[in-house]
Parts: sequence; C-alpha cells; structure tokens
Amino acid sequence: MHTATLQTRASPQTIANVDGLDHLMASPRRLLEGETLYGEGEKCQSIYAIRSGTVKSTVTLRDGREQVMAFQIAGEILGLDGIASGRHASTVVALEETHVSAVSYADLCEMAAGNAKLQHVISRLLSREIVRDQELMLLLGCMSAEQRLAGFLLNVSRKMHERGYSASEFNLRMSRADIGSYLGMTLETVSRSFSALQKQRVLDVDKKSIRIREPEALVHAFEAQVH
Amino acid sequence: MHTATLQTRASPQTIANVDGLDHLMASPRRLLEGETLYGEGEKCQSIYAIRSGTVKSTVTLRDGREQVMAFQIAGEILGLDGIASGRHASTVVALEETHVSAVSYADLCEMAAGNAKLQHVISRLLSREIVRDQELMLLLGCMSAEQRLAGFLLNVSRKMHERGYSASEFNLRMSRADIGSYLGMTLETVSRSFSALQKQRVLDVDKKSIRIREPEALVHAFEAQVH
DNA sequence: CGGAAGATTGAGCGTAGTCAAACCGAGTGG
DNA sequence: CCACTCGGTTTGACTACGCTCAATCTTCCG
Repeated sequence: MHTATLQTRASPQTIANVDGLDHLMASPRRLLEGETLYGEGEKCQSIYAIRSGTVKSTVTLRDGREQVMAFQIAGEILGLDGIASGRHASTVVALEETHVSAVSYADLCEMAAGNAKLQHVISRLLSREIVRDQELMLLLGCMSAEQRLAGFLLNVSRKMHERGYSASEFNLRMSRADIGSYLGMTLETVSRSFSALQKQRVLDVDKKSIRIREPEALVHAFEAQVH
Repeated sequence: MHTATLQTRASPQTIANVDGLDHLMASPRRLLEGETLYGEGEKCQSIYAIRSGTVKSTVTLRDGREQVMAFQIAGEILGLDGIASGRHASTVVALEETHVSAVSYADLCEMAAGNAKLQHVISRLLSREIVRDQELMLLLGCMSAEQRLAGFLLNVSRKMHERGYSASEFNLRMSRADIGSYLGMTLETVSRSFSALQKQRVLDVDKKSIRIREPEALVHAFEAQVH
C-alpha cells in the first residue's frame, strides 16, 4: 500500500560519495538570489549537484506563465530531465545564494563505462526522480488545497531534518506565488491554507518563517480523506 | 518555451533494438484482461517491455482507493520506478490481452557494464520517463477538466500514430473511472467533458470508440487559456 | 517619506465534485 | 423469449472548494 508521504528517502549512495567522482567536478559555481543556472532549451552538457542553497526549477508555458516544477536544496541533483533530449527541460533559478558543482555528462558516462557501481547509482538517482515526480502527481491529482500544503511542508521538514537542520522550524525561501505554482493553486489559496493551519494550532507562520507545532496534526491534515 | 503537448517522442534508440539484448529476454508472458503483471511492493528483479496490448499502472492509496499513474501500450517499458528502491512502486494490470517480455535487471546491468551505448540508452529511457511525468504534472497542476481530457486524447492519438495505427480513430481500453483517476477528476466530469467535445463537433464518441473529427480543434481545446 | 513587492483577508462567482436517477449492453436464468 | 441483474455510462440538480478581483497591511528600500 502506498503511503503517499512524499518521501524520497536519503540514500547512503549519493552521487557525491562514489570514489573518484570528485575529480570530475569543476570548481563550484556561486549563484546569487535570482541568478539562473541554466535555461530551458539550452544544451545539457552537465548535471549539477547543489552544495548549499536553494533553487527552483521552472518551465515557461506557452502563454508566458512560469510553472514551478520543483524546489531543490543542498544535496540534490539538477539536470536529470535533460539527458533524454540533450537539452534542459527546465530553467533553474537560485532562491538564495547557492553553490553548485557541475559534472560533465560526457565525463560521467566515460567514468561509468568501467564502473558498474556508478552506473547503478546513476540509474537509482534517475529512478528516484521518477518516484518523486509520481508522488507529486498524486498530490496534484487527488488532494485538497490544505492537504497539498501540508504535504509540501512535511516534505520540506523531512529534507531539512535529513540535512541536520531542525525539522520543526525553518525558513521557506520561496514566495507564496512559487508555492502556489508548484502545488497547483493560487497564491491566495496558499495564504488562506497557511492561515487555516495556524488557526488549528498546527503551525506558527510568520511570512516565510515556519514552526511546526504539532507534527502529528500536520500529518493528519495531509492524510485526511478527500471525502 | 515549453509546448506542453505531452509528447514523449519516439526514439530511434528503444531498448528493443540494442544489439544482443534479445538474448536477455525471457519468452514473452501472456496476460489476460484484468491479470496483474506485478504488484506494488513486490521485489523488482526485472523490467518489462510491452510487446502488444495495454496496461495500467496504479498505486493504492492508504484509504484503499486506486490511483492510476499511467497507461502503457506496445513499445513502452514497465518497472523503471522500481530501480531506486528495489521494489515496484506500482501495480500493473492488463486492460486487454497483453504480451510482455521480461528483462532481468541484474542481467541488464551486467550487460551494460561493458556497453556504453546501452548505458546511455537506459539513462535516456529513465530521463524520458521523468519528462513524461513532468508533463502530466503540468496537466494536473494547471489545466481545466476539458483541457486535461483533450491532452489525454492527443497523447493517445500520437502514441497510436507512432505505432502505425490511425491517429484519428481508436478504441480506448480503459474505463471512464480509470481516465478520471489518471487525470485527477471524477468519472462524471470525464463523461461530461467527452459530451462537451462531442457537442463542439471535435469528437465522435461512442462508449470507448473515439473518432477525432477536428484534430486542430482538439489541440485548440488543449491549449486554451485557463483564464 | 513614498513606492514597490509580497502577504493577508474579504466578497462573489464558477468549475468540478457529490448525490441521484436513468440508460444501455452484455450476460444469466426462469 | 423475456425478465433480471450488473457494470459502465450519461445526465441532472445541488453544493462547495478554490479562483478572481479588490482592498488593506507589512516590509523593505530608495
């Protein structure tokens, strides 16, 4: 049975701790808030590992609106969606000062050629991304606004915890509009859902600063039936 | 700019035409309508290529409801979401008589170890799956019921065309309830959307038999602004 | 201080969900 | 042969969740 907890469990096998991979990494690149790492349609020659910071991945719809596809933080990998076509399928923009390491895809392939373990790590990374996307599809396909926000917060909370930060207190780096785009709802509905969860004493919300008062109530809000 | 046309372009590099891969395939397995290929949580030892027929991939939500994650037809690959965790993330059920070939994942890895081309094919397959999922997320996140159905039909139409069948006339193998689950709406809304498109003379609908009268009007219905 | 950008809150409305009834075709049994 | 059921589909009436538009408030920064 699927738990629908939006979990993409931390793996002991991240791309970062494969022997020798460090040699492939160029010196980290620094991005300031608002700077673009790469744009949709650009040639995809590298994938990137986030060393620190937060980014959003977006696509531009034909009517010009920007759709947020993902938020990524330290430890996550960018650019996996570009392997299929050789061009990036999304645009990545920093939401705060962010450091990324590029890994040439060609070099990575070359190194993987003689390294079955690395091959497997790559496949798992890609597969994990598929699972992650499917969890978001579930959330978008069959949950209410408040459930979506609860799921989003639980996901952020878990990621923060995995990286050694507090699971219950953190600052969101993205705007209400970005959250709304990601979750398939308007920024007003995001704001109202925050207020509702605050009124229920589940959260303390002050702009971008979030404190989870009742983690278990938040899980409950996420899992509640959609009647 | 993202075209949001739900296209997962046919690649000349399918897993089926890599030299020597045929040897890895066990004799095809035959599934009757309603039969299960594998279940969520089962150990993932193989991936599968569909030789003929149609299946749906589903996950079971904790309240017992079944959520359709994908429909797949001949030429598509099943089981890629299980590589990350070693267990299948979804359940696959045949929607008609279907033939599939299993490829042992261990054998595939072994063969890939000395074959850079095959490695690349595998990575591209996985990456393509990510792109496909992201297109569905777009559809779920920011489109109206009628747009979703139009997008779904365009997708089916393109897949049929790629496989040498008519792009304008085909039989759907899945129920209204399955389509609704996949598109994040109720079966009643699916039915109403079909009726609306028929009233607009875009489609002829008779139960599962679909004829696209005005392909370009269907594209228009798909791309129309969501005010 | 004024302006801009982001966030919150309210009022009204529309799309899609819910509940219910009717319909249809296929299969079964009297 | 017809009555019956059963699953799937269509359609209608009502409701509600979330969108739109608008006003207000806060924070930040020139």
